[in-house]
Amino acid sequence: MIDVSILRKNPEVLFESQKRRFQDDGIIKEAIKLDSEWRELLRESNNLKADKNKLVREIGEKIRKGDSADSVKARATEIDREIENFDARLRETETKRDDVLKKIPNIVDSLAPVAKDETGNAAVYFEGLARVYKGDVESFTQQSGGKMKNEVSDFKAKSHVDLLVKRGLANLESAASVAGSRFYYLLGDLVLLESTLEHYALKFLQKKGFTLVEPPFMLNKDATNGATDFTAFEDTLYKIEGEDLYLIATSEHPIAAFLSNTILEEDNLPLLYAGISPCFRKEAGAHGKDTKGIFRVHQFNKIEQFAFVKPEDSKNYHERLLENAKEFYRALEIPFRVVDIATGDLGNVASRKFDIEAWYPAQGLFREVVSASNVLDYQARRLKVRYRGKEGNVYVHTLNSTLIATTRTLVAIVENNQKEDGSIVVPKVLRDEMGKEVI
RNA sequence: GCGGGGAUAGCCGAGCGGUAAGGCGACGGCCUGCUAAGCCGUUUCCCUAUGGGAACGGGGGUUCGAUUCCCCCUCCCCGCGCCA
Repeated sequence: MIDVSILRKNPEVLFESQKRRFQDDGIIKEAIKLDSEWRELLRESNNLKADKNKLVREIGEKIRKGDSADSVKARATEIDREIENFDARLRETETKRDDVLKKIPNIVDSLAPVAKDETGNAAVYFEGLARVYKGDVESFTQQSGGKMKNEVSDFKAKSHVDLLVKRGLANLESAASVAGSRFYYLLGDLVLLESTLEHYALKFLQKKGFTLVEPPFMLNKDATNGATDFTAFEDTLYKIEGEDLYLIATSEHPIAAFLSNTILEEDNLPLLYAGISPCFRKEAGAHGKDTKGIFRVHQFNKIEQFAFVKPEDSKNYHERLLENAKEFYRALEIPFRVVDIATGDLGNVASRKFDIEAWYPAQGLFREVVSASNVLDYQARRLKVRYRGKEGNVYVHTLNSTLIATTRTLVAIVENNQKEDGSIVVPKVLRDEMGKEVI
């Protein structure tokens, strides 16, 4: 949620932000109108309550003195009726205003590339040595802007779908018959690889000062609604029947909600959390995309970086979370690029977002493995996470970034590290822990 | 699930129909070679702000007036039951 005082004092900031997002500004105008109505009603209601409180004190005094208070009581009752009337209108207006206010997207960062959709996303960084099938060279050069090292290969890597099934490392058909499409059974060494990857990732973040956290895998509606815009997310969430509970779509939500309604001490900031959890997503509206395999699924495991920081530190930490993720994929020797997400593709919550896209040689594409967002105080305001500053309580800034979504990172390893005989080379950094070099 | 006890400010904790004590911590100030102690102030939210309003887990009710009495709900603690 944006700060109402911006709506009152600097609405031009919001109009400008909406323009950059290529979104309609009607919502801003409506919020301004509802807010001024609300303030007018509040003023009148408060005046009446002040009158009422005076009368109540008068009654108390009269009773103590033994005088009759009946006429004053009658006036107090009259005022009560008026207050009730104003308060009913006040509540109604407040609900409307808040509904609109919550839908106003975050203010975009002035540095985010301005474009109306993902075609305006800017690839800003490239790293690693990409293995490129000879038929994909032209496409690769275009995707990498010619800025990335690569070696051309005669060998076309098999799609992870075919390879994993053939090697007995996954069974998708059985999963489809017992749960539906976009589910999977992982088998054998692939499970071990996943588990090793998670273990390595947790140790990696712990060494960087993150507190490891395994959160609840379900949240009630209020908590979900604090962490995100529930109405916007409702389509992706699985609901538990007969309970006020939803399976989490990311550990970002329970971690964000972890400190809701708290006032932190300045010395305790920043707070860095590394969440590990399964993620459940309906993937509604994704029909036809990645229908096979484990790239886009209803359930996966994720290790997430989350930071609560002082406002002046958020840009710095955004960079830092991204650097952590880059370091991680560098260590795994997976080639990747970093994409600066365009204003029109940011989503309502982020002010700025960088994605890391790994190179997938079988698909011949860079695809998202990490998404690192600076949310500013947008989430903290909803959740009421503040710290005690010198000049009063201040909303913190929150940031989140994937470290690994296991399925996608596994696919990246399987595609990049496969040999012509179908074996998969275990990344060097995982070998000791895993106890194998090849699977 | 059953019975009993609880929930008051950042934390601890009194009040139990007349309008939120006190302590600790934090911040600001005074004092002071410096620190400590001491003293004063601030320390939930909202508004058009020298003022006013709201808030005692949440919601409803009784009352001129509810932290206090009544009802419903949530969570925590103790015991019992059930289960891993």
